[in-house]
Amino acid sequence: MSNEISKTYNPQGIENKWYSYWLEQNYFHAKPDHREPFTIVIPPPNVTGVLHMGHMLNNTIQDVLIRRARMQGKNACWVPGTDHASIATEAKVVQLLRERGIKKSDLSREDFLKYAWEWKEKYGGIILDQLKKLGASCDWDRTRFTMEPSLSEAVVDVFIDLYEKGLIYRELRMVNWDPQGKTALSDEEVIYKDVQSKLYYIKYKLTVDSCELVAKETNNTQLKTNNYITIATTRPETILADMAICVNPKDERYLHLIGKKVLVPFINREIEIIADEYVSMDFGTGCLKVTPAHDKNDYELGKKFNLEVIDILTDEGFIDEKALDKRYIGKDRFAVRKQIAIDLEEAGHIEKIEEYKNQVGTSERTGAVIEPRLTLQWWVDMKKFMAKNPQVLDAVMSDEIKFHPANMKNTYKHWIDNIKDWCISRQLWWGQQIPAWYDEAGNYVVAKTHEEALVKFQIRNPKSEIRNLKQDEDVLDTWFSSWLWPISVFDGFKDKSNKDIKYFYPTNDLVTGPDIIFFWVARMVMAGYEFTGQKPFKNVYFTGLIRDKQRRKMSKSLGNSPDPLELIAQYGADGVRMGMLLCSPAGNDILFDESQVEQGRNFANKIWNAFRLIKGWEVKPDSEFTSEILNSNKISEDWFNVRFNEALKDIEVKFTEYKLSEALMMIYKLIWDDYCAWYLEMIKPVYGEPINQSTYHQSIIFFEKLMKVLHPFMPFITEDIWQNIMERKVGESICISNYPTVEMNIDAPKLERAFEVITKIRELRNSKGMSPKEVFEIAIKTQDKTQYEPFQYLIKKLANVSALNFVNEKQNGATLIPIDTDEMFVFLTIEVDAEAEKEKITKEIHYLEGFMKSVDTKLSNEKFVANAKPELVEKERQKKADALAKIEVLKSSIQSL
RNA sequence: GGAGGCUUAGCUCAGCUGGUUCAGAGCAUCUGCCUUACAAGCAGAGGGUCACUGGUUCGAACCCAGUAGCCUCCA
Repeated sequence: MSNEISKTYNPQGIENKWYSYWLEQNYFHAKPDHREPFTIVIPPPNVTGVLHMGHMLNNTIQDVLIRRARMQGKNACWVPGTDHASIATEAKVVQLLRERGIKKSDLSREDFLKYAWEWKEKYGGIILDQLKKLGASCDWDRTRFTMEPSLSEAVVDVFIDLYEKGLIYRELRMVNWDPQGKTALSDEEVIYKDVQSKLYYIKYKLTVDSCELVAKETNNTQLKTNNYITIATTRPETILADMAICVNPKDERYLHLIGKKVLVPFINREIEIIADEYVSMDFGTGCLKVTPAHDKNDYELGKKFNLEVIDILTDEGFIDEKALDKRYIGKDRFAVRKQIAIDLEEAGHIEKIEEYKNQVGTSERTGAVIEPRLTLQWWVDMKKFMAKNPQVLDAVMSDEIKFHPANMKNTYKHWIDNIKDWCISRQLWWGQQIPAWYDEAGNYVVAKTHEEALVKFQIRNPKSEIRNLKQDEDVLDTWFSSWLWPISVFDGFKDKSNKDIKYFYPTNDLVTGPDIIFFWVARMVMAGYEFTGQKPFKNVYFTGLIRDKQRRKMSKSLGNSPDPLELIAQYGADGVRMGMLLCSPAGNDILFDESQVEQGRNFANKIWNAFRLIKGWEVKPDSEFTSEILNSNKISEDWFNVRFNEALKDIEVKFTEYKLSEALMMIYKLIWDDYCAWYLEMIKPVYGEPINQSTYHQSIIFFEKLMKVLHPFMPFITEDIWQNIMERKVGESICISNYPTVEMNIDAPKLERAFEVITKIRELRNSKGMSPKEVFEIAIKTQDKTQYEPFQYLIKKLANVSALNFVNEKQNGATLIPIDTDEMFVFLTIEVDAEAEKEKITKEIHYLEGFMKSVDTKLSNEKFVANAKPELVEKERQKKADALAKIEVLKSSIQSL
């Protein structure tokens, strides 16, 4: 038999075979029934995406949780799907069209969307197919897309609903503008980056009138000419939009200038010097140029002082005609920044230029530098929203929704406490178009369709004769659809009380990266309470970010991210899954290293070979075996049985704590160390000999249980072995088998001493450079034979000794090895280095004496005896007695050398 | 600038409400083995002033304060 099975585990064929089988048997499809539901909704990957290591980790964890729940008899439902990712996808499609010589601006909205949908149909499913390679047990019949008609409808309905509740408004405000994507972004989509830039000190001349005034007021005729004020800025191109200069009213340096006027260089616009506490006196020169159109704070200042707003940038970030200076109009903002600095220098306006480190906002999606821009956008009033739904914060703080790791609660709270309104309109085409309808004057109503809009319009303006309204050109933020995901995948908006939503919602676990805690997690909680009155999920597992060995983030541009599919091809999906999980405690960053995947592969190979061993045995009835063998095997079985249940109990605890990597490590050690290294060696027949039926049977049962416990982590190899270890019928699978439960009904044989004897003998062989094949006799001097006698056969087998006798006297010519307070004599056939032996034992005596001393100081400390718990004091006394006895043994053994 | 977190073996991390010499695991390293399941293996071994400084306590990796370094989030 064993000859037919390959010596190493080859995953490829096996993985494809079983994944197809699972799909054929429809194991992953869930529909409501009498069982307890267990639901996970996938964080929908972008349709533009290909599988990267982050997805791998994320989805492996979800698969572990869902497979385990399924085996525990729950009705497990893992809903897959993709996100339309408006800005990312639109950017991708625009780029692809450009490569084909087509400009977006030449296309109508309809034509562009046609291209986009074509693209989505062609590539949007790739990432889901890749997940299948990983073994993901998603209910593929339930695959959803955030922009499919019914989900889009939910988005539109929600918009209308919130608008009617007064939670959505439209307002002209300063927003984060992405000049590359040509759209507004929410605050969360802006990433601040440190950059090395320059701080330009620019001189603004006072007007002639102001000069005279200053000269007069200060009685200093020198100030009549060449009087100027210097400001510092990192964005000199924006001076063309300057509307004032502002100083701090307490700043004595500039008191005499307040209310005077200066000229903007080149365009000679007269602007006033105003005073406001906002200006910091220490930064730059203490004078701030006020550019209301291009800075958030300046805008606020402008509003306060009633300044005009002149926007000198186009939506693409070029200088607009309003800048007035022909040299710059139509040019890119960064080119102009360089050029204007040179021009200012030439014109004598530059006082100095300093190197300066500052932070610049960039677009999360396009990477473009964000420009603050005054535009009309749609907003969700978050303060109002939170006032209406206080559970959004309370549920998380009270662990009604549990975060793993819990310290993410702080981050969450901080964000909620400082929540800002959510800008939800995007100047894009790919997404759900905003259901607002305008007449030519710009009056609007919010309605689902043109017809409904007309009706609403008519009601509001009974005299109106308008027959045509124009729909808002903009679409909604992607997250405005993904925040509904846990509800909308079960059609919870279309039909609030349908079977699915009632059964599968709230979901159980959400597994996601910490980077989208605000974008997505927080907003799903909001949507959950607002639209269903319930939490969307019970647990949130935050994975870490995947980094490479040098702690760099994995990214395409660095090229440090391995191709997951190649990894799977090389090491097998099980190996990759295990490699990722071993090094990923919740919330910790994961330093990915291929050697971990190798470890996973090696483990699969180990299991495979254990399987080969067992399948290779010839089985005979128990009646043909000696009682010595039968007894010994029975002891081994009992020992492993207890060991398995202890471990299973610990593993359960790790699962409830969501410490998956620790649970996996326990299973790893249980299989490798306890089952393979100890148990199988204990029962393994001599080469060529058969094994007795009952032990064989029990070993198979253990193996099967181990495979079940491991299955959520390594689905493929466990299925393959499960299928082959016993007769199975078509339609059976480990996927839907019963997960083992803890049974603690037998006493474990006390094998500790026996194991110690075995290990000590192996160690002795090692230290003497003896071959494991070298056989010798041993004798044991003990007060309590029962610790060894029942296990004689096992000891002889595993330690490879020919005889084990019990003695009452010291044995001359034998090497003495202390086993706790007992003495073991080994009759070596080679010369023993007595001095080395002596040294070793002396060392151990020293150690024990040190130990005794520490216990003694404790015990002689009156305060310890008085304050510590009595059982603790008792323990210390016991420790002292044990140590004393051991020292006695060691001392006598030294004398005998 | 604000908030949170981290620092334990060469690497990645456990260590729950202080109490077994409590300093642990995996990997890596070293030594010896091609012992007919597995060299992707077997049997062993070594390795750490728990970042630093002080404090609380009978007792501190664990609690408190400060210092240094690193990380994340927010502005």
